[in-house]
Amino acid sequence: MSQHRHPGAPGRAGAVPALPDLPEATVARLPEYLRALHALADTGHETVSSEGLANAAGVNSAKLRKDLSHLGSYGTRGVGYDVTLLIDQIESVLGLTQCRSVALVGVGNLGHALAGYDGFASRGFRIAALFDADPSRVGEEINGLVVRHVDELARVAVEESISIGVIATPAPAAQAVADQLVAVGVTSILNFAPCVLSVPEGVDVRKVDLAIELQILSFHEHRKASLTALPGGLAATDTQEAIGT
Amino acid sequence: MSQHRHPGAPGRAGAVPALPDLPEATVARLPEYLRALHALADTGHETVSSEGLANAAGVNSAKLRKDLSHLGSYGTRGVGYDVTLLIDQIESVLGLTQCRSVALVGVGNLGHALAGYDGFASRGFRIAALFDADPSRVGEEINGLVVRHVDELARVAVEESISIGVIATPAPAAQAVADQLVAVGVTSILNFAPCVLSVPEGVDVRKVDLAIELQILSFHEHRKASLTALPGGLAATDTQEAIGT
DNA sequence: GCGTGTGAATTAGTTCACAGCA
DNA sequence: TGCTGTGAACTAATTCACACGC
Repeated sequence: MSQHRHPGAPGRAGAVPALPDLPEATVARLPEYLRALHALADTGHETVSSEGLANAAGVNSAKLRKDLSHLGSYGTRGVGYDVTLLIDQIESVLGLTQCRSVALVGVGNLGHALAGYDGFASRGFRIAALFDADPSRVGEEINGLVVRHVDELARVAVEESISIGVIATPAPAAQAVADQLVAVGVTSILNFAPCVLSVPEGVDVRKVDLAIELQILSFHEHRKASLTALPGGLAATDTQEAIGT
Repeated sequence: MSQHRHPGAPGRAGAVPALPDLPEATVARLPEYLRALHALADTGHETVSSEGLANAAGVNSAKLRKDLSHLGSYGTRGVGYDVTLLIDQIESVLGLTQCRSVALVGVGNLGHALAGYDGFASRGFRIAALFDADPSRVGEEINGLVVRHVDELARVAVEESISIGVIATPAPAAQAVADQLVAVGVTSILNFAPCVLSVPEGVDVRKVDLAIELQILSFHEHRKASLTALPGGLAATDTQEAIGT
């Protein structure tokens, strides 16, 4: 879907929607808005106000409006945003108008779950291949896909025109896998292994570390406990607001 | 471990290490430093320079020094940081000196993987109870723990003195689970369900949405593609640096 | 001399508040 | 009148660059 040509974007108009170089923080929130918009569309809403959408997405309305303004947005003053139009806009900016193929390396505990996770397919990502280094895992079928040996990565990645690599191996194996992915031309990696990856310029790495999230919560738990226990004055109600991602 | 009393912290010294109210961005990086430090300790290093630790943690050294300075750190000029001392410091600040008990609600695809994830136990978290709403799942044993019905949450949470709740249910069930956790007194929640939770003040929520990470990568993929394809001049090598978390 | 710790400068992100359009 | 879009003000985070102690 979508072939929007909107005015005001810098540079000469081309076949591509002309990406306006969004702030990173905005990019990170667009998927959130998208989810909220889909929910609104499913419940029959045709338009939303910035206030309404902001609530659904868990941000404040000023931030939302500023974010949308960055993509040269199409709201109507006094009315709000057209839900389906905005969905198309955001999907177009995020590059979700084409289905992207994902290669998942490491089908251990976590990888197994990721391979079966519905949330990917339902949002435009296709898990196209599974890999593992452990021969005893090769051949196993998960969710209709056969696990292949990681040595086949190069060949399969090309065949399936892999766009994003997901690493769910143990930490010691992660760097080697990343190197292989990069060698095959993958320029976006999602890393679940608890380690730092070094990759050449032009390759984007995002990291998800489950234990780190818990440790951050632990800090806040700890702080709350020491606030209520120790010092003069402050009651339990005085603590901080819920934090975002 | 650890009962450090360091000077310079504001307020009157008490039994608690006196939390110096760190910037949120710093808190989010401390676990990263901790992991790097443990790796260094395992390989026999006794001290690190800010440069060395920064490399291991994937940040630049100025940022690292500023972060550590916030916790009134103990480096030695001309030498560096004592690895084990710094580990104790950071663990103390993050509240990891006590093992925290985690309740996991929702043992579907993802929950199952989380229940078996080693990374939690190895970093001071104990999964103390598993819950699900589906009766056919209740009674199942995962990793030595029996899945209980979510109705038992209140009783078990108290028994096990749950400190953090992890929600791995489908999105429609998440809010109700969060409400139950809050009702039981849980003030830290890690949410894997793709939805916004509303919780009272004083409760911290962190969210992990796997599909969102992919969508962010998709954006960068899309941008890189449109840069190399379209406009005059810029070659493929000119694209952006790898991004952090 | 080396490397930490930190003020000062810069940049990024958020919030405010209101002009302007439907 | 209601709500978007946005400059301007503010806050948070990062980076610079160097004084100071070992």
